[in-house]
Amino acid sequence: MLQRQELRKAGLKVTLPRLKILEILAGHGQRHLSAEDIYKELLDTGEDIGLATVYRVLTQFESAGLVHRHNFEGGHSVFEVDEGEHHDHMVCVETGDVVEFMNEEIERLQKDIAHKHGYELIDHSLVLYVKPLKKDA
Amino acid sequence: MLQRQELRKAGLKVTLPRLKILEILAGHGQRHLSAEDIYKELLDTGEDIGLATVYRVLTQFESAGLVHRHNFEGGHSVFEVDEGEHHDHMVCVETGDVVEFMNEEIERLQKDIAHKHGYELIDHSLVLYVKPLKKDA
DNA sequence: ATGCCTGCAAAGCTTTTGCAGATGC
DNA sequence: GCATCTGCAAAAGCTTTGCAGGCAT
Repeated sequence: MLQRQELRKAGLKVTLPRLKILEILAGHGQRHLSAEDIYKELLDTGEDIGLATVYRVLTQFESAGLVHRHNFEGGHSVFEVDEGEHHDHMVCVETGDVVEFMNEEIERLQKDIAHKHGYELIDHSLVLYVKPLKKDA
Repeated sequence: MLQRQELRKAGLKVTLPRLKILEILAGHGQRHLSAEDIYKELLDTGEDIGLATVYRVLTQFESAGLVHRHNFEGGHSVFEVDEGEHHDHMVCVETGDVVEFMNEEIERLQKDIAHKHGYELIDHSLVLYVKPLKKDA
């Protein structure tokens, strides 16, 4: 179990709630989950873990750099395991599907633009809101 | 007063709270204000307008396309009058300053990327988090 | 006059926090 | 055994809503 090491490296004790939450985030078809999603999944699995703990653990994971928190439209955050490679997101407004993408040129342009305005780029958030292309009439 | 017409065109009655809020949004040094900011400004001006009304009016303005709502980091929304020209934002994490910018190439690339994934681009949100460039050592 | 607006207060939602007991090392 | 962690419940922060009176037209 590599996840135990990840936790230890982050200075966090290896506990059941943390392992379970990491497991759900890592091994889930949909990679972008809200705290509520994870909480429900835990209940389904028969785990007796409180919603407050889910939030607390996710916040710790975020500080440790294990997960990313995104604020898509909709009033709640979604979390995603950090697997090292940066990417941005596309959210389908009809299905809620989330697609990841990366574009070197956009990345470069962002850095240029920041510099041109006298700033250093620290982070960015790019979300495309899309809907399926109509193939027919 | 062109603002009266804008309100009427939006199907909203011309009322004092709406005019005042539009006025603050339009004629303010800082173009990006939270509901709370606007509320405080109203109090300072001696207007007796409730925070709930500020939120209600801003939401109506948003539906009418008069203002844009942004969700920068920090847990609260900020509002900005829509003056027709699209632009994205750069937020300085040290000073809180907000800089607007527009880059045709990024806009184009976004559309391309959406298409490439079988989607039509409806909207997007791009925020650069930056800090001032150090000129010295 | 009438229907849209507003203020107030109360509720809603996501997220955070305090505390006492439980658990990992 | 001791510090860290968890569950519960309560609180916090932003935003929305219900209702009764007020205002624009």
